[in-house]
Amino acid sequence: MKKKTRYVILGLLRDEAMTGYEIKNCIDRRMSFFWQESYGQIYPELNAMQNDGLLDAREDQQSGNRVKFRYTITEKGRQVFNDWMTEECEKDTVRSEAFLKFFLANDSNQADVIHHLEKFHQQNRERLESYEMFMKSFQGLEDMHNHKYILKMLELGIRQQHLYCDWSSDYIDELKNND
Amino acid sequence: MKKKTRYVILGLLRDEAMTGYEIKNCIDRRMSFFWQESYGQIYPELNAMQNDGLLDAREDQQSGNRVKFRYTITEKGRQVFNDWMTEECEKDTVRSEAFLKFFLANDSNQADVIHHLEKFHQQNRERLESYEMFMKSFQGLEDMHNHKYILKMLELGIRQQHLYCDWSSDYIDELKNND
DNA sequence: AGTGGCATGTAAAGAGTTACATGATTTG
DNA sequence: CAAATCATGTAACTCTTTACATGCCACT
Repeated sequence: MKKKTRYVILGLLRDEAMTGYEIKNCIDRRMSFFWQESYGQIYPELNAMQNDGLLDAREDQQSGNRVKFRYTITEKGRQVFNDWMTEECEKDTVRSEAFLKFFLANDSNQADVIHHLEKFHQQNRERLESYEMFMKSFQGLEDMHNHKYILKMLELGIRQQHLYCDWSSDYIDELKNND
Repeated sequence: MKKKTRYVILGLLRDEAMTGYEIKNCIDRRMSFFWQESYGQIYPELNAMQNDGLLDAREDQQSGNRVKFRYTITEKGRQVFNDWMTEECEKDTVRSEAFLKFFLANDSNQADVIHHLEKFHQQNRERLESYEMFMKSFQGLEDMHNHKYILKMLELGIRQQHLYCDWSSDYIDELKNND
């Protein structure tokens, strides 16, 4: 898959100015079930995008010799984002080591499978809780309409987490009662 | 994520001897919702694994100067696979351009979102059908027990596809009735 | 005779992670 | 005052895809 780093950045900056660090954080906390980016992708890309005229950087001078950059999207940036929105989507890339193990297991691996299922269940419950918290943070806002699209994705994320939690806890029971 | 190519191969060869081409096909058809490998990973890895004593190659001489290799797992290969089964799982890596677009969209992208949702829905219905066919291919076999683990993953895959289909068709209706 | 699927492989390009380096600010 | 978090960046490495090259086999 071609790299999409710039579109994620552009998409987030449409709503509010952010630093590279905040962008990374936002992706990790809110989008982790379908996307990830590392600092090694984000920081060089921010500079390239500024060079291409897609972003403006507001330099927040902190005390000392360190600087902090808060980026704003330009008109050209909005254009590039909207062009990407119109393009066809490439095929997903997914790699889940847990699913791989669940699929390839046989009876000689039962104990390992149970262990991985328990870990899987716990991780998905945590993720579910964090999505539900994020969802609640929208409750009560009057401009719900502006967040319609995020809310819909969040709804899907929550339903997926429920599915994973239900499936794994049933599966654990089955394996444990089978002895 | 460290590359897992050898474990996928080992896992598949535990059940039956296969060619590199068949391995690739099997991953594409049955495991695509949580894993993918390319020929560029599989063929060099098969040679490395043979070198490491994890596989034996049976050379099917075809007429002409072309050969075809059917690989068998060795005892050492089974060991390496079982050791991997016991290890902790690394974090998933997922990238879905469609989800990214759904998440980052706003009203100015509504038409694009509907288009991508329709494509998304269609692709997921096709995938659902292929999983259901794969599932049916197990029905009637007496040794269902041997396929317990695959069946459980297939069940999850099918439920996930149902979720994606339901969610996207509801979403399309919502967006279309909102005008 | 042509198409599509079976079959193996490599080289180069591209994508992505990780470890490291640096230092400020906030919070307990 | 220590620890956590905010903050930016790069270089090296690893992983992965893609395009290309080759040729067989079955079917129409």
